[in-house]
Amino acid sequence: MAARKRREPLSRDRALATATALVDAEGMAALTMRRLAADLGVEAMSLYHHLPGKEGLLDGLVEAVIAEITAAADQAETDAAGGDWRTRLRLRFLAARTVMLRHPWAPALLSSRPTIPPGIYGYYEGILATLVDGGFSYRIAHRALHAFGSLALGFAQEVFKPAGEEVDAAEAELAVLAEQLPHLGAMVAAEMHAATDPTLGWCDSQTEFEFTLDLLFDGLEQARDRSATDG
Amino acid sequence: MAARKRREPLSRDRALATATALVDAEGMAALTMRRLAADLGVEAMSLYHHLPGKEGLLDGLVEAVIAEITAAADQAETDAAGGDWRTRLRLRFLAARTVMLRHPWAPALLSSRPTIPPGIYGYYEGILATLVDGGFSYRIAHRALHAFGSLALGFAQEVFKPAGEEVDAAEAELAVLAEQLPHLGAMVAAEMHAATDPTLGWCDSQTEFEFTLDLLFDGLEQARDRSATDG
DNA sequence: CAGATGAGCCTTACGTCGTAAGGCAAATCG
DNA sequence: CGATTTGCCTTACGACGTAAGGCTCATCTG
Repeated sequence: MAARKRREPLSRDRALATATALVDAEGMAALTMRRLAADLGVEAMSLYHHLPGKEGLLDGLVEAVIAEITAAADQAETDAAGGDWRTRLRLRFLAARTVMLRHPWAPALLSSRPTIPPGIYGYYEGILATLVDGGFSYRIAHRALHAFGSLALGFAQEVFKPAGEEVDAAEAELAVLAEQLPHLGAMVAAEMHAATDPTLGWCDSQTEFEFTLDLLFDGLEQARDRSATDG
Repeated sequence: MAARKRREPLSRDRALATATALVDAEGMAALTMRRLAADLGVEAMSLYHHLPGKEGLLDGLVEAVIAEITAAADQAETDAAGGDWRTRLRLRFLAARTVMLRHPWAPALLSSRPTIPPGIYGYYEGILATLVDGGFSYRIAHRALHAFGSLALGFAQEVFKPAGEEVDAAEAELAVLAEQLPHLGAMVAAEMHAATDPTLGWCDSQTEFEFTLDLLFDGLEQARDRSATDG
């Protein structure tokens, strides 16, 4: 560690940076006021001079990832200037996804927050602009935002995602059930080899992510054209 | 309350039923070992004779909702016997949705569980059977399951859902931001009237749910037919 | 019938968490 | 120079989940 006068003074930014590092390394469960303070070389109550409390800390983490996502997505769209709406949105969402892969805790945190982080509006504005530019009415664009759901933020939010070691147990258990569940058994047998690349959660691979994205894009394109001829 | 010999003896089922009632009424945060025990007229530690702990209690709740969903969905599909795969899946998912509307805490609980509830396999088997019957290969059916995500369980899993009172504050805040976010402002203005029926979370209305469902169904139908002619 | 067995519930206690209240020392300002 | 503010610490409280063990019965055994 670098020599320091007395001690680097605490600050909201320094606390958030350390918190992010802690959570990246050890997961959300490790993020405790006392633990974060310890990592900062300070006592727990000192954090309250820079953060309004635990909830405020989580809000700060969320704010930070959203800023990271927005920056990455805006950059991606800038790089693709001139492309059609599909490829621009695609690049946006895939850029967001790379941020999520850096912060595996982010999906759960984002979807557990009781309040909407203000920064999210700016992000959605960019998506909306792309959609409107692509010829979508606000009505369909609105529905598109809902349809994208968490895909817009770069993660598929699989409902169930057993982690690492438990996968084996789950598979064994599934093998037992397979005879009572013929279709599931057959599907797993047919797709087993494809079980590579589990990036974010169970089977939430890049491939599935992009497949769903294209499904939605295709559908939206049709909805747009249909409403154009109808009305 | 009915007269009872001494006291109704505790049991796993009785504990789970009381826990469900408690959570339905006061939300997940109210579900505490001590509180649940109190509702059962018992001390906290007594629960441990029937449940392996807090996690086991949550597992039990999950097991219960999944059973409820499976029953509702199977019933719905039985009622629609003879229909095509789209309407049968639709009815399945909408039946699951009515269960979710009864238990607003279920989406968050389901997606926060660290392990896959075994009961879910039986539910997916039913969906798979419908897809296969509809002419889908296991490959596309697999992707379809991923694409449905939480829709299959009856909820859209909106990323952000401010509750009741906070909506007003959020709208006010959004009005302030609107000038910096022209598209968002315009969209909200255009869609404001449509902000009825917030059933599960923010804007996760029945309409949005079904719109997304049809988007995916359309896309899947194309994917199926395309792969049939290709290969 | 007496005594042993064990199920069902309770009491007490520990370690963890978030955080309220207030103290003390160094930096800043009049 | 003394007064005030700032930044951090100490202590303490009331939640939480749960480990360990005690008490009170119904039931079974001989």
